[in-house]
Amino acid sequence: MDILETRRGRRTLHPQRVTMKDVAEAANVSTMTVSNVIHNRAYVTAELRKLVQEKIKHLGYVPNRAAQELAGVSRPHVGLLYPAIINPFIAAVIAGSMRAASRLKVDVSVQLAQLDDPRALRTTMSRMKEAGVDGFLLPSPIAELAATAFRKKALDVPAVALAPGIPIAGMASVRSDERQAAYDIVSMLFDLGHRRIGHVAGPDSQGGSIARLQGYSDAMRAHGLAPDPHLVIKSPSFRFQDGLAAAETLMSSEPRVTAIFAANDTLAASVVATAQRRGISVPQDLSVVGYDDAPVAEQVWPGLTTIHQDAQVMTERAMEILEKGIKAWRKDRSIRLAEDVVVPYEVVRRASCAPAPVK
Amino acid sequence: MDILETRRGRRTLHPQRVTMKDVAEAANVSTMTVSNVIHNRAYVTAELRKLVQEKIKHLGYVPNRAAQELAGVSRPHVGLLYPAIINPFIAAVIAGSMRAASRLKVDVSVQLAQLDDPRALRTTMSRMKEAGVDGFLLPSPIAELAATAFRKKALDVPAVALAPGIPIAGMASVRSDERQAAYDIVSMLFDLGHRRIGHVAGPDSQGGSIARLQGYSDAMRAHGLAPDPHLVIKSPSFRFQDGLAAAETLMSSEPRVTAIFAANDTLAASVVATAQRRGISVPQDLSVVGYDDAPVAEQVWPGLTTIHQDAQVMTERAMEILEKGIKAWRKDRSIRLAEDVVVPYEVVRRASCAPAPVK
DNA sequence: CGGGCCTGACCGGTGACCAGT
DNA sequence: AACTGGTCACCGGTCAGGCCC
Repeated sequence: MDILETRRGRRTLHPQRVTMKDVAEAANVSTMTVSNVIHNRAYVTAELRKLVQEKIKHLGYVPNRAAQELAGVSRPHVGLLYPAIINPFIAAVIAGSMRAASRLKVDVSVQLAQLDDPRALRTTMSRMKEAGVDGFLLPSPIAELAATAFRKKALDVPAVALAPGIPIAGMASVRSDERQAAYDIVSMLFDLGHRRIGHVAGPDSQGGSIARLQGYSDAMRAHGLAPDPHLVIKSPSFRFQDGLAAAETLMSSEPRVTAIFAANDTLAASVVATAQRRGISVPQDLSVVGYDDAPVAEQVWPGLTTIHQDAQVMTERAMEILEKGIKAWRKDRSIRLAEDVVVPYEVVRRASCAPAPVK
Repeated sequence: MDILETRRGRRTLHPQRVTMKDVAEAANVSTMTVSNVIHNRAYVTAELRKLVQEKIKHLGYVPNRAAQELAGVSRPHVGLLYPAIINPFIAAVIAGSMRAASRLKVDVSVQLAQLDDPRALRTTMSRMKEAGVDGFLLPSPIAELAATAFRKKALDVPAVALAPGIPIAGMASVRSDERQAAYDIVSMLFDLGHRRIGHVAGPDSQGGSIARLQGYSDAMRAHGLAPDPHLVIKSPSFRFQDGLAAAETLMSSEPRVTAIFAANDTLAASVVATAQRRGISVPQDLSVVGYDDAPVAEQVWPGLTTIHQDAQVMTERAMEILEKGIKAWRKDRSIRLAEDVVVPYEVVRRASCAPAPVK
């Protein structure tokens, strides 16, 4: 009676929620026993265990996270930063994080990051740390920016960089071997007979631009093709509009290139669009390859041959590393993550490549 | 001394976090006064208020959300469901939710939803409710699925449908007038001289397929063009591959269409690809328009004329409605949201349209 | 002595109530 | 009586320690 009175009169805002006490009363045990059952701990007879589990299911009891947290059962809490422009890679990272988080029982706070200012990033991250975040998941290009932001004073919580363009000191990373992938795809063009192969490079600050350029250069050299500065044009961003200008320049150089490797699929789409506008037919006159296997790679005509890397899988791996890292770090604050996980990539062949035209 | 001892010996896992007690001691007041300062409540002298605020800043105190929650200061907690396939619309919804959430001080739980099974959706949503979610944000096509799932037993928490294809009973919604937008874009084709205008419709179950088809039909009729079943092909999904088959069929019908309105940009890209493969030049021989202003609309050649709706803005509006709705609902459980907010759309002109070819 | 279960203090805040001026 | 500010119980769990058989 008394208890009912109390419950009826309480001021809580989630009125009806079933508590552990309710379960305990229903099963005629103490709350502690219920807790022990939930956490599969010893010191509970099989019989009682079963009874309690039944009551839990019957009443629809779900532990109150806030209470658990307060009592000291804290989950890892990771901060995920994302840039204002949501590309398919970032979308996959966000989705992958959510999936991994509920699987691994990890809390995630998602925050928008300014891409232009390292100091603003440092402020954002500090604020998140103060609010309880104890590990960061940093997709490219935020990882690179964080490296700048924490150049002097190292970041003191675990962090994992996702697909960073360069290895970043003091962080773990999950990436594919982009240099090698670029090498492979350029070699494939060589094998089709192409000799004048151009490259639309991405901005140095971003993602795998540097690794992809390196792979291109390595492949050219390995096949005995002299490096030619006219063959490489750097686009100021990975955006379509900027790619158009770069493509225009590259395609005006003489003698004409017969194949172009663009640093991502959006830039490759720019190349295809420019070719079509100029009446150059792809792939008969010009072969084009991209990188990332973004949706646009399938949706343009002809479909783009490209490199596929599975961002969701990479993200889930990263989250696992982070979860372990945070747990370890909580025990020993001097621990620094440094794993470098390399996941496989895959060449996806579509219609945008053909043998080089005979002269 | 005693207190220091206690703090030193405590078992908490977030060792160094500054608590309200620390601030209270530093300012020589009670914790309650600190609380009052934080919440801008009366009964604190300006002098003391300032002192406390200083100490808070100096110590870097941040309230512990778990403790607040437990003590009854509960924020609205919205559940966001998303489909496995992350298209640009969903990506924008997720990003917009995160932004709105931190602005409005709302908690968000993001969960993957199965698209095939209404019962699974109901289970997921129930589980989320048990875990404390008290409002849902349902982007299309999940909103439509939820309508089926809760046909018999109404959903008893506030929910907002984002860009639902059809109005959904018992939910608020934020959408643009898709019928009118489709009407406008088809009329634009008419004004360019097109008379045989085809439509690649999307699946009935999804998003605005029905409204867009309706707008198309209305426009045709309004301009005195007889409805012709050969002019409308339904694609089984909004995916590129399915669109190719639909485009193929539509472009084989005689007499030839001179313009095609596709129900979204991906399908429009399918049309463009099919045209190019068949040697039909766009826009000279065939004008193509899409819907959504997805990234692909810019990235194909020629760029697609399409309808732009700002998913981020729509999401932020939806979140505001939900936040108010949850607060109201907590006071009076009989309240049901029913607002229907219509946001403006915009026709984006790109190169994929031209005057109809003269016969 | 040890397995099985319960009691009491505590996590970090907040609301109700109370005590001075 | 109107302001200020402090005290204490409580939110819903968890851990240490105790009691009993």
